[in-house]
This record gives sequence, C-alpha cells and structure tokens, in this order.
Amino acid sequence: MPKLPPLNERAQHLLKVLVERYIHEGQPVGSRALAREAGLNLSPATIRNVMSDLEELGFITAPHTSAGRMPTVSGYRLFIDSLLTVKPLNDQVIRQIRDDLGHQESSGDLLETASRLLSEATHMAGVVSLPKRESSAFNHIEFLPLSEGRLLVILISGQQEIHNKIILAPRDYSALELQAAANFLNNRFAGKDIRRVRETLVREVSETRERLSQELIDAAAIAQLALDPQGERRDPVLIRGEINLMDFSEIDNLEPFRSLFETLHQQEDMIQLMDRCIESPGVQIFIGEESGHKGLDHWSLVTSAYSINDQAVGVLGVIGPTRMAYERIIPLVDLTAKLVGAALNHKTLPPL
Amino acid sequence: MPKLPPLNERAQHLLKVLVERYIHEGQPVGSRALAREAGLNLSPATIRNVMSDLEELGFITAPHTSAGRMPTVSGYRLFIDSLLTVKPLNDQVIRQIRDDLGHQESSGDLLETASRLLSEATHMAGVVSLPKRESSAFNHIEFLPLSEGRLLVILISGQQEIHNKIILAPRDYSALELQAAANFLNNRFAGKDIRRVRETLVREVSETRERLSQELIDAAAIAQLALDPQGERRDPVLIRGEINLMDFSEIDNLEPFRSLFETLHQQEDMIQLMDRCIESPGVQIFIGEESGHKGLDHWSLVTSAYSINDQAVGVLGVIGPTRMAYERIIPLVDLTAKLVGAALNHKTLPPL
DNA sequence: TTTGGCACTCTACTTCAAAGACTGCTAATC
DNA sequence: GATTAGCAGTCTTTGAAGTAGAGTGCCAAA
Repeated sequence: MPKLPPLNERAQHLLKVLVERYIHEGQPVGSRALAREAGLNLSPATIRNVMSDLEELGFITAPHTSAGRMPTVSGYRLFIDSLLTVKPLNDQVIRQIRDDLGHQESSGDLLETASRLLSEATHMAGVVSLPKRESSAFNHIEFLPLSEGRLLVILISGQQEIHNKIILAPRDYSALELQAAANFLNNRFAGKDIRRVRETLVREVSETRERLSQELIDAAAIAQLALDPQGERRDPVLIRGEINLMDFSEIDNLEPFRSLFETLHQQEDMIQLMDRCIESPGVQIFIGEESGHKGLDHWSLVTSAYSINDQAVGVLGVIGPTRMAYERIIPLVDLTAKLVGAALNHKTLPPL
Repeated sequence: MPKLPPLNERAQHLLKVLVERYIHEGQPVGSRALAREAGLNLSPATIRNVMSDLEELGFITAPHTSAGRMPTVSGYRLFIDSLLTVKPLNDQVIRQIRDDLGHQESSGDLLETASRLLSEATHMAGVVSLPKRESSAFNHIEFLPLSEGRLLVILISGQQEIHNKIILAPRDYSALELQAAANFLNNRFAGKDIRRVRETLVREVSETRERLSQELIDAAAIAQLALDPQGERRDPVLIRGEINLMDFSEIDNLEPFRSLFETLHQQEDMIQLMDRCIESPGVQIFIGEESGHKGLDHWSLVTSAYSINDQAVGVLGVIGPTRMAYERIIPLVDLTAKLVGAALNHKTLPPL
C-alpha cells in the first residue's frame, strides 16, 4: 500500500469547495466543476489526483465510477470542525426571533415558539427539549382536597410554569392541615431547586424525626409525594415543521421518511439524544449516522443548550438533511439558544 | 342518449362484490375476475354489460381503457349506505379496548388512549376531538394570587379535568376576598354547565346589581374573567399513528402524504371537520373529496360522536385510505365511541 | 508536479417489441 | 330480449438494445 499523502492546505481547500458545492447543488461534484470553482488554476486532471487522495482518506466517496464525489460523514465532520466559515446572521432574522420570543406569556409558549421559529427560519424541523421540572426553582405550592382521599397538588415553578398532579394522600387531611403544610413549604423553600427541596425534606425528616411536630411530619410526607418525580411524565420534545423535511426529496421513495418520522416520534429516543447535547457548551452537531439512531441516518441534528442562571437546562436545535447550509444554521441555532435563555431568565420571577 | 337501466338487484350485487374485491386487492377489477367472484354463473361478457351501466351511472370508473374498474366516491357511498354488511367485532379486540380505556386516570389520558387504540387496531390513524370545556360541568374553582395583580385560576370540571388559566385581576384582592369568591361560586354552581354558569352570572349581575353585596359583585366579576372562553386555546384534535398511513403507498410519490399531513396538522381545519360530525348520532363517514379538504382527497374519515349524559361532547374516529375495510372499521369506531362515553360518565364524579 | 489525451465505465434516456389484461362490439344462441 | 362466444383494438408493463453524456483512472509528456 502506498504511503498516503498528508492532508495539505490545497487538499483542504478543495474539500471545502467540494462540500460547499455539494451542499448547494445536491449533485456529486466532478473534477471539471471543482477545477472551475476552486479558483486555483489547476487542470481537472490534477484535481482528480487530489480527489483520489481524499477518497482514499475517507472524506469523499463516489456513488459509482462515472459520477463525481460527495462528502462522507468524516468529510462533513472535517468541514464543520475546521473548514467552515460561518455567515453572520441577517439583521431582520435576528429582530424577528427576538420579537417573537419576547411576546410569549409562559415558558411553555416560549419554547414552542422557539421550535416553530427554528423550523420556519430554516425550512427544516425545529426541536426543543423542555427543561426537567427537577431543575427549576420551587416557587409556590398549594393542595386541594379531591374526593376519595386524593389531593390535587398545584406547583408553580420558577418560570411561572404551573404543574398539576393528583396524589393519593396517606390519610385524610383537613383543609386546615393542608393549608398549614402548604404555608410551611412555601415559607421554608421558596426559590430553591425542586430537587434540592426534596432532598432536604428527606434528610431532615429522617435525621430529626423525634424533634419535629406532627404537623411538620405531615407536611413533609405530603410534599415528598407531591414532588416525587417517579411516574412524572417527562415533558416531551417539541418538534415543529417536520413536514418541511418532505421537501428534501432527492429520495423518491417513502421509506427514509417513514423511518425518520418513526424516530422523531419515539419520545424517549429523542429525549435521550437531546440530553446528550446538554453537557457541552456551544453548538453541537450530529451528522448522519453519528447520532446512532437508524432513522436519522441521512439527516443532521444541529443543537445548542439553553441556560437559566448559567445552568444548561434544555436543548434546542434543528433537524435537516446532512447537506444543509451549516454556515447559516449554526449561528442561527446558537443565537436562538441564547435568546431563549435570556427570555427565560427574564421570566424567572421572584417567589410570590 | 339511451335510457339508463335502473339499478336492479343484480347490478347492486355486482357493485358490492366489485367494491369488496377492490378494497381487498387494491387493483382495478376486471370482468373475468368479477364473473368468477360473484357466484352468479354469468359470463364475463354479461358482466361487462352491467359494468358498463354502472360506469354510466357514475358508480365505477376505469383508470384507462384496458384496465378493470374501481369504485368512485358515489360507488363507495352507495356501498356503505346500502350494500355493506358489517362484521361483528373480535371478542379479544373488544376486551382490549375496554380494558385499556378502563385503566386511565384522567379524561385526557382516556382520550389519548382512545386515539392510540383506534390507530393500533386499524393500522391507520386515530383521531379524537376533545370536548369543549364549555360543555362540561363546573365542579370546583380556586383562585391563587400571583405577583403583579395576576390571578391563577384553577378550575376543576366534571371529569376531574384540571384547567389552569392566568387572568389579570381588575383590582387587588386580598386572599380572604378570593377565598370568599371561590366559596360563593363553588356552593352556588357546582354541577352546572360551565356555559350556563357564565350566562347566569352575567344575567344576575346585570338584573339585580343594586341589591347585591359588593362581595358578590366582586366574585362575579372575577368569575366572568375566569370562565371567559375568549382567548381560550381550544383543545387540539389528538391524532395518533399518522405514520401508519405511509404504509398505504400504492402511491410512490410524496406529494399526497405531504398534503395529507399538512391538513392533519391544520388544527382549525380538523376541529371544524370533526365538529361537523357531532350533530348526527351514529357513525358518520366522509369519503375522499366529500370532506371538502384537499389533503384528504384520497382518504376517508370514519367517525362517531361520544357522549356524556346523553349529550354528544366530542368526536372520535379513524383516518385511512378510501379503500379501507369499512365492515370492520365502522363497528370498531362505533364501539370505541360508546366505551369512551361510558368511561367518561363513570369518571364524572359528583362535585367535591 | 502538473497536464493533455484517451480508453473505459456507468447512468439516464429513448426506442422498439412483445406480452398481458381488459374492453367494446357484433353476430349467433338461448 | 337477455346472454354469450369471439375477436379486434387499446393501453400498460416489462425488458432489451442502443446512444449520449458525464466522469474517472492511468499513462506518457511537459
């Protein structure tokens, strides 16, 4: 096997131009076209030699002998990681996103709007994972007795988001007792993380049980049930504009779409996928098979986490064909995440 | 123009067999096949004469000269209205639906389950329109002051369904005042229609304003805001299993699906369409273009209203290709609507 | 190292022919 | 008058064969 040449400046430039052109045209790029486009004053024959090397290295591939080349996943990866020059965003787009996000009442509406905006701005699909209830701030709690020993718990969390839950009370409580329990919790815990509140409750009760009044023990017992994340339906991933994806029909057959939509509707898979993006800061990209989900094979996911108080709580982004205009999409997703974070922070009102 | 023969017994029978076979095979039916299938001991030539008449009358049509015939919308219509023999439901299916519906906590879960069941049982898409909040019973109301003069309204309606709404209070109320208002409303109106409650409030206040205490006037004012359907987001139509529809790909091209999904996601269109089915009792069917929605052109909608206390409050059904197995689908939708109604009635608990 | 030239490969498109599935019509038959 | 056999004619589907076009790989020359 001959020694492979290193990926020099020229080869990188040619790869860049090839990927750009493929993204733009959607057709395999041949040596003649690339020679014309690259602006290097090289003959197609020379270009062919370089292309051959790039293919050997696994960055491009040809669908058949007499076709041009198109990027492989590694090719896209290299392109995105070190060749891409992002485009500044259009002012009008920025203004529109900022305005639309600014006019939303609840954080639920806000995130739904974000998903819609992402989809409209890109003509692809927008995705937004909602923050875990766990990580938002405890703001106010209220108990309402229903029939048959059940209690309606109304929990207001940091972003004025309202959660309802019905729990089975361990015993019958009077309205007064419930009021007292709610008061205790509201005074004691307002503003703290919901997860922290629960942990504190568990610890305190077990440590100092003997010294607590029956009243407090009751309050803690109800609160533990009320805040138990067990059986809590995790908020879904909001996907908007999936239908747009059907416009990218270089494919004439239904199967890819069927399997794409199947994956998108698999809430758990999507949640798990989005959660993988929450750890690293900045824009994250899964190209094609990188996501590990079969249905996403020919698609890319561009995401960024959004934060409340500098803590990443959720992820948003865009799904589209691998050959999307990354140089426009990346800054768009980045900006949207920042604006959503800003809007959420603004909405995080002090406790009642 | 020659006089058209009347649609005699034999022609009807042949139409019936033709439609059945077309639904089963998905291919235009020719005279030879029909002669074999019909069991009438007639030659293909005779059958051809009858088919020619049926075509003249608009019940069947041929995609091209040398193909068999397939039903037109009128053909399906006649078939469904007077030729169809429905099949009794499989016991196991009945049991499964009954069990699954029986295990749901809230009416929201119940209806979602219904949509899912319909889709799974038919391998098509299930649709369920949620009852208007308007028409359900007022059960319990509670007010919670938020910051900046806003009030959180918690309304529990007849089926233990919980509605949250934030309103802007006309002035600042104390916790006591709010409690009094809630008490008044709960004592006075529990069990009544929400619509009726609102109407009563409006009437009484305007009629007897002078004689009312300030307290009651306040209560009425808040309640009117709280129960105002204005700006209320109408509950969406629950569609499950749309992806199943992609399996019916006698079509190799994406466009029909694109336009179908677009229509399905057009919430307002769907709500309006479903509402048209709420008036008549029993199973209602829209075949192809009958629905008047372009995206549904090659699809049928089989629906039935479900009732609480003998009043139709919502509609559920199935969307699938025009050539679906109506004799199985119709009783299934019928049964599901009845079971959903029964489950809802069972859930409609007395006021707290 | 670069390039022109050339043989070769593979796809996409067109044309043509043949097979198959039906129909409509006509004339004979029941 | 209703039914039927027979037959010519129509239209789709399938496959084969041929052609044009795009692009490659390699070699020898610059």
